[in-house]
Amino acid sequence: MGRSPCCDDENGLKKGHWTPEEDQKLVDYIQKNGHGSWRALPKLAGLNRCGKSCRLRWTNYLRPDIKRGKFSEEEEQTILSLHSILGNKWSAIATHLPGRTDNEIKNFWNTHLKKKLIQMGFDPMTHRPRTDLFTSLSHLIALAKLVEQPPLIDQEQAAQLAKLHSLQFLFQSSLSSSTPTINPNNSSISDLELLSLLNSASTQMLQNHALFSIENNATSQPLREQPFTTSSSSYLPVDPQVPFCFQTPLNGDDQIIGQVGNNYINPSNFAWLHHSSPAPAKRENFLSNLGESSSGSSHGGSGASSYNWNELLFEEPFTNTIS
DNA sequence: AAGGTGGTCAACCGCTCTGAG
DNA sequence: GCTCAGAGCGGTTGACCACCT
Repeated sequence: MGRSPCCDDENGLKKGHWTPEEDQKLVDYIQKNGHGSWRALPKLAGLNRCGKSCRLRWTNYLRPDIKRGKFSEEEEQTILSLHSILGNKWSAIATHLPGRTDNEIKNFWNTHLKKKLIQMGFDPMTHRPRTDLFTSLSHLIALAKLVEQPPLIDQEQAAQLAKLHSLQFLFQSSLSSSTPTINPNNSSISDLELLSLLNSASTQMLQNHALFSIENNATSQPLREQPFTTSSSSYLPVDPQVPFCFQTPLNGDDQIIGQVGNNYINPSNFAWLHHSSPAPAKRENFLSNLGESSSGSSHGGSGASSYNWNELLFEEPFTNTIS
């Protein structure tokens, strides 16, 4: 099939940035006649441009309903959440952000959000903690520190976090051998969405802990500017300014949003993940489901060496969590 | 002041998808 | 079912600008 011939250079069509005069011609024509056929439009509008260039200029810049200016935090959250589910489907993401174009979202992602995720130690494509050697090492050190420092996070929570990571690993392994599905209606959660929820859950546990550490140390210095040390407050590359929790589902609260096998997922199970809406009771339930086998130990309890990690991690059927 | 560097974003490129004939 | 034009999408490029040395 090949390229559309309208964009060949042969006709001496103009390329590059649009002048105000060209913009005016295009706007005037579309306002009077609609765009109709993009290929025919340049000639009819008196523009020495290819139709494709006209379409792009109109849809990304001149359209009257375009919203310009900085992205709000809410928009940023929406992009993060949708990207964790849809990946680089910019046009699909754009349909959830009125007035924003796919091009604008793509640029915003590449220049801001991607870097933020990388700074936080996440793979921007998978939204999972990065698995390369260096970052894995830092996360392992982080986990080790969690266990060594009971006042900052107890062993119970560390065990739960490890369980979450195990669940993520097992689930992702199963995903890699099957074709993940995306449900556009949000009526039931896809495998990718569930994975995203798991990612967010573990992320949030680490992030909450990092915030707690910052507050305890009464420091106003942004964490990312602190040197990497083994101190309990600076081992996580987490920027507290960037909320990275999974947002409330787009179609409302307190309904079943997902299904994995015969298990259903209710968003309220994850409500505690949101900074602004802690739900201690639900959180306790969630955590106790995750870490039931360790519930007998006290918070200031025995040291890491006396912990039976095998028992904590694998004897309890923690897949109950998502039922 | 001049040159270098990095960030941002509009625009282009090349490919796929879709629907009409 | 096949071909082709038109439309749309995601990746990439390059102009422009601000900041730094």
